[in-house]
Amino acid sequence: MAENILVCTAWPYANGNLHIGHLAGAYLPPDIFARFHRLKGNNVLMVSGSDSHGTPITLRADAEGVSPLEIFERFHGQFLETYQQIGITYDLFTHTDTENHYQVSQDIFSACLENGFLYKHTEEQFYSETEQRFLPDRYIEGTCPVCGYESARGDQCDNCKSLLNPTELINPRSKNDGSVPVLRATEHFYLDLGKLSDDILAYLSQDKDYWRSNVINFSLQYVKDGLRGRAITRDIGWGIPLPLEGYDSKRLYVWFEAVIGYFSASIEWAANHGEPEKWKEWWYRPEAKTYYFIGKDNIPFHAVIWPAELIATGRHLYEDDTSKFLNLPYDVPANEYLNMEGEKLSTSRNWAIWAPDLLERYDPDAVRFYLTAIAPETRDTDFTFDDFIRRNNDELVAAWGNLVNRVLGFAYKRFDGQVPPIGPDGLDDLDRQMLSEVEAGFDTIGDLLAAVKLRAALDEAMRLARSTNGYLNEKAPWKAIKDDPARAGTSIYVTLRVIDNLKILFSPFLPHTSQRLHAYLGYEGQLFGRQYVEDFVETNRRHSALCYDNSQAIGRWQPSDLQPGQALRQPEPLFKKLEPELAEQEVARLLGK
RNA sequence: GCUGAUGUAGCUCAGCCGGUUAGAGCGCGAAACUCAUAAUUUCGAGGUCGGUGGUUCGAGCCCACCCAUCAGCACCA
Repeated sequence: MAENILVCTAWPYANGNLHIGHLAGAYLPPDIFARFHRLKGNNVLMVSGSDSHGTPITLRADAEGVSPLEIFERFHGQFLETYQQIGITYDLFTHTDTENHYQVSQDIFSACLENGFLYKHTEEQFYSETEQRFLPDRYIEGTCPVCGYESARGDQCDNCKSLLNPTELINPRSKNDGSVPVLRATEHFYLDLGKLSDDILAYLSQDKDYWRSNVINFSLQYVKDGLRGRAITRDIGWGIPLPLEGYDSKRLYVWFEAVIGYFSASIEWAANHGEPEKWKEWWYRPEAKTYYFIGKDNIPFHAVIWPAELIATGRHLYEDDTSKFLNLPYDVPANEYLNMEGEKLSTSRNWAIWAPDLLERYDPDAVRFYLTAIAPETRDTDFTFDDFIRRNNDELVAAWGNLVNRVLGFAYKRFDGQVPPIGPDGLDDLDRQMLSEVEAGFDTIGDLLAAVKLRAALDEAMRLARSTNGYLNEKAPWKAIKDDPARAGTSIYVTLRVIDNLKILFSPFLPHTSQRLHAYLGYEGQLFGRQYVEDFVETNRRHSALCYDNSQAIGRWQPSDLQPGQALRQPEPLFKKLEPELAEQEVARLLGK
């Protein structure tokens, strides 16, 4: 009955803080999705981790004169902090510098090799004799062959924007010390994507109607344009060694190894919980559904290359029964980009709102609400502080927050702090209609959430809140209480029960305030589970990871059964109004720094 | 440059396989109400659906070209 849902999210590069684009595009949506499925009683496993090996990390490490390890540990720790603040409930958020991940990645490499999907190829690359290492393209400078600009990078000329090969540069030199690099032959392993092309095309052509059109179209086009082998090793020191003799100076290239993290993190999670085979419920049961939440820049890696890697491993790794196959991605609900104040986010230009910064000044649910309302599900969208404050005040506070506040306040003051009973006349048509309308939300909103249409789901919940405000105005219990208190009590009972339903319907989006409402309504217990950071010790390494314990969670995706007489708690407003002047201050802060 | 996407009311966006007077939220105007964080509810005004041309009995939705914005084509994943 219960479904197995694997929720994967992009592995953030641990080379800088998270910004709102990361949250809106890749981290908040899966959390909403995961919370919903947990409320439904499904078996959710949500995993990800910090990508500790990418080029940007070594770049930053070189720039700061520290080790890559130091860089990624700093930001990994920051990620754990941010995810706890905003409430991204990973069952495991680990990183890629663990013994477990090394082992799994090497095993997949070996399996691909044994199955004949890797080949070796030698090419010439620039080598620095002074530094005794091969240089990445962007470490090489020279004169642009197109426009004559003297400081063109090896991959692109910043002056004329031409895309270049470093060997095309006139007078190439190392960016680090100005020395002249020499061409030297180097041998690398390639993943034979051409050989896998037919299988990938078959996978992408089968039952993908429910995929977002931009994702499936892009992926199909990507494959149809022709797949060529991609190098999966590099001449660097920071990364995962090859499981072969004689390749000590080479590492697995990060794009090959990072996506394996979904798989290795699932295995780590199972081991951490003392059930080392448990991960197979998501990876080997054909009916399990695996979702990958990513930004659009990552589509080829998740819809094409990761399936290719899984197919190339033979698809029955760590499993004796060779009739079983590792599940290929069920859905890749990639998001477009979130821009800010009309301009694309840019880390290098410091044009971004950093998550830790934002969460320092605003409540997590206000941020969650706005980022969901403008989630770039089908196209690029724009974050503005003006709009953030407006939607917070005119939508979240005005419609939902105010509804809760007016009815809880009225009930608390006028009905002795208790849920009033249904009057002797019972429920009338309007009462029943109101209740059935909101109860139907479990289906309509549930269907939208299951289809990863989060914005539409939130809109529908807001519509129900507005409808409830209309019901309350129609019933006007503040009038009725003067001449027919029992009827006023009935209306308040109905409204309390409606917001008890809305509490659950909103909870995947607004978990913190739903929890508070839960308490105001007089309930005990936690709707959701507990987040915590734990240190894990392997044979020679240790790492800290974010974990989640859902065992005490009592939230259920089902209609309220609120009982008359239940004692309420003194309510407080769920949300704060924000001063419109804040928008100018925030923009000034952005421009000033 | 090549490939792909997007351009719908003041703002942010929905519009499934082409079919009667193009929708929502917010904003704006009017009214009702006063329990509530001057919040709520109802009603209303607002758009030649980027431009030009075409296919069709009929196009926001199909085709061609143009304009604008964006993305991919990188040793960035």
